[in-house]
Amino acid sequence: MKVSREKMAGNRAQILKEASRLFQTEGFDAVSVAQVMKAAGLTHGGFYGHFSSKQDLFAQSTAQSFAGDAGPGLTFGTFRATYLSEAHRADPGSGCPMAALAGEAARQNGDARAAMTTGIRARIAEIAAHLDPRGQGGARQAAIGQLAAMVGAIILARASADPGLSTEILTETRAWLEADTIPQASPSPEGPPK
Amino acid sequence: MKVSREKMAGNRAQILKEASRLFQTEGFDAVSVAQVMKAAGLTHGGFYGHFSSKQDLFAQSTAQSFAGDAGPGLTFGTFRATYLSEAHRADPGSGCPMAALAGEAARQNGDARAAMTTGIRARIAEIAAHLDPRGQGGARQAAIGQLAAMVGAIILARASADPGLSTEILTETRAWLEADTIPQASPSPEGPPK
DNA sequence: CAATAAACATGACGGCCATCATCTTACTTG
DNA sequence: CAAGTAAGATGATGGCCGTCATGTTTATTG
Repeated sequence: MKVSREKMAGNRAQILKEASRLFQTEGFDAVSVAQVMKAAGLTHGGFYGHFSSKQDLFAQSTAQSFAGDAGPGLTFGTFRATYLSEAHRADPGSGCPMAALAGEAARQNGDARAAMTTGIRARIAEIAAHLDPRGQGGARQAAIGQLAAMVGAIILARASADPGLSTEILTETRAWLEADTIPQASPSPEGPPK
Repeated sequence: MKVSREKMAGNRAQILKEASRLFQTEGFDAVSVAQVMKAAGLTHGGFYGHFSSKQDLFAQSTAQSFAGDAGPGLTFGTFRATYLSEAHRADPGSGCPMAALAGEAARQNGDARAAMTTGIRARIAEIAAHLDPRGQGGARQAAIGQLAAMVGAIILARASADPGLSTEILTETRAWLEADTIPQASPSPEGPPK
């Protein structure tokens, strides 16, 4: 059954969307090609008409996860609070690709790792642009430190089976990071945590 | 071929050691039972005499990775510098289990996740014991923040394919964290990063 | 030293997966 | 509208994996 060109583009977008969610939720190895296709409302057969391999899908899915709307309107403080929220902790599928996939990406050697690298670089630059450069080591150093702490806190909070400990990691990291940041009224790089 | 009791204990220890290294290097799904047994100098057949399942092995391997010698003799500053080093970045197999496995452990539901939770709690307490409690939010808050940043930085550095960016993440996070810490001459909880 | 038990080796089984071949169907194009 | 083309469905294949059954060898024990 052939399908119209725009339908095919929609199918491809749907595959990428479901792949992004599934990979971020369950990890690369635990997700099968057939599972992604089924989630997209298709069967496994058409997959290799869209992507050359599962690794190719993972690479493009990672790149797309970073490409979320970097909408304005948020200060860095509210972005950070959203990032370090219980909602973000509970929903890796639509959350930050670094928190969900950086561990996996480190073991990939091709395009997926490159996509992750590009995303990391972009996030650092975006955060640095919204921090006060007059700190101890400059805005970029603060951006790297804040990003590392945010990513690490979400990962540790997700790994903690004890809800009390998990929440403590989020709230204490948030308070600790807020004490370091000089308040500043400039828009943040993005809306939902990506 | 039966084996002496101490030889059997040695075999079991070897399986755990190789499993710890392999899981931390390649991840849970990418490592097979037969691969672990081969690395331990055995065949796959005897595995279920030692462990009830692959998940059981993973849980015990995770617990053991945390059980490294918490030897004294290091200040927190030198411990942190060792943690955020290129050597630690290049060798996940013998490094911090949180950096290597927290992402995987979050998806496990049984003993492995519990072992990770216990390890995280212990590390926070150890670091807090060596930090100055007279800070803004107390020693425990600082310990959580510092730990999150260290774990996040190593994970991001490992995921970055660009060596320049990878090194920058390590060195800038280190400098940023050092600026936050009030120097104190108390021994650190451990020797090599765990 | 004989009998027993246990650790590991060998081999098998069922299942799942990535990938590919082929078929069907319907969009596209002249 | 007819011919061609291509998207996706169906089905197959080869391989790997977790787990288990059985065999073999040797430590242990009385």
